[in-house]
Amino acid sequence: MKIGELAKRTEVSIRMLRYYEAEGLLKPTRAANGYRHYGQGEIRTVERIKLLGSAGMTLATIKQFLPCVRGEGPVFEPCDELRNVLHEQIEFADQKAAKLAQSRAILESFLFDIERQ
Amino acid sequence: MKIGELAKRTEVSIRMLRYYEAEGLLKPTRAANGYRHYGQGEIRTVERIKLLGSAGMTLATIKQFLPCVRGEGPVFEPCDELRNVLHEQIEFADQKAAKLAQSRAILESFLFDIERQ
DNA sequence: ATTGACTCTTACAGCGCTGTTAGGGTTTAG
DNA sequence: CTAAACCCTAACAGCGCTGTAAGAGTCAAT
Repeated sequence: MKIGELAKRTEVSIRMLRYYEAEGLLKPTRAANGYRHYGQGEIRTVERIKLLGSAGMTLATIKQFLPCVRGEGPVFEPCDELRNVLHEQIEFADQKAAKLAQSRAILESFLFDIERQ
Repeated sequence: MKIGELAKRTEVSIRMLRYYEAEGLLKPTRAANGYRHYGQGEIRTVERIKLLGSAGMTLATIKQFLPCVRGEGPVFEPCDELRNVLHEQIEFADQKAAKLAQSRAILESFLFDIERQ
């Protein structure tokens, strides 16, 4: 599919799809006319990028482990390091979740203070 | 206390403390020499700002309800709207938490994929 | 063949946050 | 008195993300 369609399906702007590519997260093929061409799998990839990104992960970070799981054949890569990165990121996510919970609690205490009077 | 001390106590850079002020989140008094002067309460305020900020809240957003809870006397302000903002933000935090959880799950699935082989 | 929708590249610009630098005053301790 | 440490303002700069515009080629339908 062409970029416009992928954009519609994933609700990610064309601008950003091209940006993902520039950052090495997508590698669409090119038609003779220069148009980008995406396969079905890219939808899933983009969804994942969206999700990880919405959790505050940077594209550079996402890129680190995306190739390992994009289904590009067996991984002989530095997967020991990848494991580490993943562990790091998971822990990071946990920290973020903790902060978020505290934050939410503060908001609620604010609400409580306001509400009672 | 002066800005340097507040910075040390809260672990927020002097730069950022001044920025908070520029954005209307802090209102230190000024000594005759122009030095900013902070009271004890500011520590707590800054901690809250830190926490809310670390949860992805923008300073402009935080500012919306901070005055209402900074202990600046009774609140006759548009607190109905504040209530709404708070509810919005809480819901927002919940959404973020959900995303974060999904994100974490993805990371773990990646880890799982790598680990088994 | 023309038109409208789509695509391409390049580049500028903005947001929110943060560090750094420049240039200058103030305070404190030796 | 001097030097170190601290404070002030103002401004530039970068990061990561995102929109928008300019200028040009491509495609599909009429």
